[in-house]
Amino acid sequence: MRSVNDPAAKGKGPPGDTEAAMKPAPASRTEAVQEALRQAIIEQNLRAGARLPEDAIGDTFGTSRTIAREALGRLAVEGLVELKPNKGAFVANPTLEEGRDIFTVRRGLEQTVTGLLAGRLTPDQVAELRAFNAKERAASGVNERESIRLAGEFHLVLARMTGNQLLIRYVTEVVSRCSLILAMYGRPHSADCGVDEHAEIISVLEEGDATRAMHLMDHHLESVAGRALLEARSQHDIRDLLAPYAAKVREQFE
Amino acid sequence: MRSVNDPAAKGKGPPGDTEAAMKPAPASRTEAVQEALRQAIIEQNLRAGARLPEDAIGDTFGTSRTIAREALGRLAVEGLVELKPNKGAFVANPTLEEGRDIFTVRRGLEQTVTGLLAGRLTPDQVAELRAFNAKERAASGVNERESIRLAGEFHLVLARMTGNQLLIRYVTEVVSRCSLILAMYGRPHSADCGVDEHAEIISVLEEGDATRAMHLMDHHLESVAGRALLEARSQHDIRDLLAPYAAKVREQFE
DNA sequence: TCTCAAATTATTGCATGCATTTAGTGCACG
DNA sequence: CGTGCACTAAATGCATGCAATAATTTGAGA
Repeated sequence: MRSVNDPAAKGKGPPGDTEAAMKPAPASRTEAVQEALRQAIIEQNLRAGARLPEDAIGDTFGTSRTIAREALGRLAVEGLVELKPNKGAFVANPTLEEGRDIFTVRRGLEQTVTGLLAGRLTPDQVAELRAFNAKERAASGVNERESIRLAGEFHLVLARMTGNQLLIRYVTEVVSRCSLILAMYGRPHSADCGVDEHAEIISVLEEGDATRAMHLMDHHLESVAGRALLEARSQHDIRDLLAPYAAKVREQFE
Repeated sequence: MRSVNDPAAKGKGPPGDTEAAMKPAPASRTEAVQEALRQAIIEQNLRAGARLPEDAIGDTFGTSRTIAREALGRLAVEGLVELKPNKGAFVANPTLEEGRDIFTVRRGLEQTVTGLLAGRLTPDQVAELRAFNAKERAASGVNERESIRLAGEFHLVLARMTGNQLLIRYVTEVVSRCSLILAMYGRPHSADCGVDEHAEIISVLEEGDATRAMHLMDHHLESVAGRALLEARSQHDIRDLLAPYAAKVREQFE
C-alpha cells in the first residue's frame, strides 16, 4: 500500500494547534482533510509533484476514498493539486515561470489590499499589526520555519483587515502557492528579510499615503520574488535548475 | 422529486454547441456537470439562492449523486455555489455589498491584465480584439443577452492574452460572478454601454501607454459597477432594495 | 540478452446503499 | 384556536463495491 510520505504526514501533526477548539471544528470531514492536505503541501511535508493516491489518503485520515477524492478535487480548483484524468492527483509542481505568474497576480492583489487599507486602519488594527511584526522579528533568525510561516501570515492578516471575502480568499490562495514556490526555488533565508519592510508598510498604511503604500508593497513583493526566483538561477546547481523541466518531461510520459 | 428549475436547465441546453465534438469531450463527468452548472448559474437559468439538491442534479444529468456532489463542492470553491452543512447546496446569492467587494477585486485584477498587455500586443492580437469589439457592436441593442455575454467575454479575451494561467482563472471567476451580480442588481441595458469604452481600451493598449490604459480600464469597470450597483439603489422599488437583506435573514433561519 | 507483448495488479471513475440530520406534518394538549 | 411535541418524509454525509483504465510484471521469441 502507498503511504503519501507517511512519516512526515502523520508523524508530526499540525504544529501550532494544541487545542482542537481553536479552529471551529471543520464542518465536514472533507473540509478537514482538505485543510490538512493544504497544510501538508504548504509546509512541504508532501513534496511537489508527489502522488496523492485516494486510498492512501483515506487510510491516513481514517476515512473512505470518497472524502479523499472530494478534498483533492477542491484543492485542484485552488491550484495546490493537479488532477490527471485516470491517473490520479499530484501535488502541484509549479515551474519557475508559473511561479513568476503567481507572483505577478499576487502583486496586483496585494496592491488592492494596500489601497483599501491605507489611511483606514483603526488604532487597534495598527497595534495588532505591530504586535505581529514583533513576533516576526522574534522568530527571525531563530526559527527558520516559523519565520517563513509568519512572513506569509502577515500578508493574510492585512488581507483579512479589508473585510473583503473574495480578496481574502485570493490572497490566501496566492500566499499558499507562493510559499510552495519559495520553498521550491527560494534560497535559504530568502523569506525573512522582509521584517523591516513589513514594519515600514505598517507605518505608511497608518499615515495614509495610499500611493506610497502601494509602491512600497509592490516593491516588497517584487524583491521577495526577485530574491527567490531570479537569483535562484545563479545560486543553485544545475540539478535544481533542470528539476522543473525534468518534471515536465516526466509527467508527460508517466 | 425536486427539479432544479427543470424546464430552463434541460429545456434549452448550451447555446452555441451544435456539435458535441466541439469541446474535446470533458475529461470526466464531474467536470462536465460542473461546467454545465456554471453556465446555468451565470446565465441565470438557476435563480440566485435556489436550492441545488444532489439527487435532482444527478437525475437531470443522468449521473449519480456522487458526481453532482463533487461538482457542487468544486463550484463552492469558485464561489458560485454556497454549501451549507447538512442543508445542501444553493446558488450563490451575493448581497450588494459582496457585489461591490467582487468588483473591487476585479478592478485590481484587470489592472494587472492591462499593465501586462499595454504595448505588448501583437498586431494579430489587436486585430482579434477589434474583430471582437465589432461583434459586440453588432450585438449591441439587438440581442440583449448576447450583448451581455460578449461584454464579459471581452475581458476574458484580454486576460487570456496575458498567458498568465492564474490571472486567467481569477478573471474568469470574477467575470462569472460579476455577470451574476449584474443580472441580480443591474438595471436593464446597463451592460452594453461599454462597447465604445472597450474600443478605446484597445487603442490605448496598442499605443502602449500602460498608465493611461490602466486608468481607462479602472474607470471603465468603476462605471460599469457604478451604473449597476450604485444606481440600483435609487432606481428600483423598495422590494428590490430589501431583497438582499431579506435573503440574508431567510438563509439564517432556513 | 534485449524487445515486445500478454497477463496481472493496482488505482481511478462512478454508482449504490445505509446512517444521520433536517424539514415538514399532524395530533394531542393547553 | 394556538402551541408544542412526536412522527414521517426527505436530503445529506459517508462508505463500500464494481467496472474501466492505466501501470507493472511476466514470459516468449528473436
